[in-house]
Amino acid sequence: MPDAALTISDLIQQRLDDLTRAERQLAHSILENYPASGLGPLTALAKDANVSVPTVARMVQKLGFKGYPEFQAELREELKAKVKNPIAKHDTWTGGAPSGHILNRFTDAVIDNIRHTLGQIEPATFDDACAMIAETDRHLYIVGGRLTHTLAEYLFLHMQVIRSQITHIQSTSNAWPHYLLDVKEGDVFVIFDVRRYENNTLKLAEMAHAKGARIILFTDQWRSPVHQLAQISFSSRIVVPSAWDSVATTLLLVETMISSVQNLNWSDTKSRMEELEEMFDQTKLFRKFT
Amino acid sequence: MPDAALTISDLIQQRLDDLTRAERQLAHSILENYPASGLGPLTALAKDANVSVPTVARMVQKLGFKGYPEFQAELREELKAKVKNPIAKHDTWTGGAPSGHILNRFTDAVIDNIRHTLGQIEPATFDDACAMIAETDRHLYIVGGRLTHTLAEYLFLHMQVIRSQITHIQSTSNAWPHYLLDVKEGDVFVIFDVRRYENNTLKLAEMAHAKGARIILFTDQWRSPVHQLAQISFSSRIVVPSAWDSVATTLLLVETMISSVQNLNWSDTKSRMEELEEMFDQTKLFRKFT
DNA sequence: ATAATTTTGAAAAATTAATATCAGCAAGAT
DNA sequence: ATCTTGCTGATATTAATTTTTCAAAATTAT
Repeated sequence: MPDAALTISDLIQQRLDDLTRAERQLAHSILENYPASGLGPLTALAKDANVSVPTVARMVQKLGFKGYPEFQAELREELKAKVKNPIAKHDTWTGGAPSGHILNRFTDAVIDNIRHTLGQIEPATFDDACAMIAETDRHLYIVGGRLTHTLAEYLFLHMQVIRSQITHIQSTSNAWPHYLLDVKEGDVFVIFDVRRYENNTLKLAEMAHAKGARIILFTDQWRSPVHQLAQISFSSRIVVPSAWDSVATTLLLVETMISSVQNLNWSDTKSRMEELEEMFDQTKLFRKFT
Repeated sequence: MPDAALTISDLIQQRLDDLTRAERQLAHSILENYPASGLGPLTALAKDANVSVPTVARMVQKLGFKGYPEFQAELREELKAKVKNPIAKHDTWTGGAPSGHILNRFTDAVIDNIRHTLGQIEPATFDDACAMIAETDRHLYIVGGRLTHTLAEYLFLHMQVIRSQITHIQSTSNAWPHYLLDVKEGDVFVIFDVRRYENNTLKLAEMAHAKGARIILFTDQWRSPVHQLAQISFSSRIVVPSAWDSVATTLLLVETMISSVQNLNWSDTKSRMEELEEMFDQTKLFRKFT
């Protein structure tokens, strides 16, 4: 039986490198709902993790237990100790750290931001925005600023797979006026503008608006002046214990939107994805396994 | 199988009067350290409570279960649900939407990812990584891939304010080998590599490692092969209801790290920020109000 | 006080689960 | 390209756990 001071969860993570592919797959499955899944029968665990029964038996022995029953006994001991111990109330995010550690404080703040932000979003409005972005017969412009161009780029990269006719404009570059030449009435702009609102971005929005484009704005709780021109605005809370703001909540919205738009355009997206996969295969840019 | 809304603990207490002497004795033993004792073999439980084996079998049937295994399965389900729900009783994040709306499902998944990820991070390791990044006498290289270069860029933009001697390398560009010429022993690499691990990134990491550089890796739960070369790795859970993965959790770590490094280098950072402010003022890039 | 009824536990039977064996397969080495 | 090594899972074997049976003990009713 392995060291008592270490939890099985720790032990598994620590020895993750010594494990084989199937064993690692199993390990992740155990950690997925820890410790419940490890307390069931070996057979069920194997099925759950999509590995064979012997793989489970081998792994627990590799971890230092005499057999699966001993492994389970240890898990139960751990559980017993945890319930007895009032500190295990799981009010902190990362187990070992004091609640005052920056990891816990920052995460608290972000979760709080998410709660506030989501609470103020009308699902119908969100769906409308997704539908607008999914209109493949209009050109889609994605605009970011000094920091937010990273979000814009992230959205752009995914939209590239989902649809054609997209342009990523960096408002910080001075080349952007050229892009506006071709804007048609009804085209869609997704604009990111958060605190330290940028003059360039506002100008760009004004010109786009004047040309009859529709604007979807991602901003913060104090709202960029662009919001007066925008058809739809999403305001994320961005306050965290830091000298800077957090765009984590905004990213959450962007990712959700990607997922939603992808579903709206699924037939298109699917074939585009397959084509992309094939090109990746040919260029050998990515590794297929491990 | 009995009512799902009731925990087994509740069920036992509620039906305590219908039980016989030996059964009551057993019931109290189960509640004594709940739920751990109920998750072991029937034989052990019987011995623990000083009752006979058939007594246990009879009682669980009396409580409405088909047999002891079903009783245990229910206990495990209960445990799973309990662990899963450490924070939010929030059944929905955005009020108006049904819990099946993508906004709610996606947010649930991200929160769950955060919980899993943070639960596996050693605060000391995190602090070590921050300290490494804060070493201003070493050169800092930040490396991102096809999608993750957006995160790399985000980190880079903030680090620019905090310290000098930073380079953002895009592993997708073929110019990266040039950057490696100047790498010195002890230099620090922050590398982002998530699913669809990139061959270029691995090559780059190998060369950096060979030159004696130290590597901090941000990857996903399955871990990029780069992790074998890395001094410190952070694995984020990235699964969401989407055809793509989520980097929201990784961004959370990056932002936390920025905040932490900023504090370590505060005197430096402060003067650099002031200088930056002044330059912004002169260029009129940003609006001071509204 | 005695019979009827219920409860209890020992032991056997049935079921289920865990381990060991082995052959096929895949990844890396020569 | 071929070999070697080590991983993986199907199957068989062994071990364990659970359920059933039945007789003894305790409890309750008459």
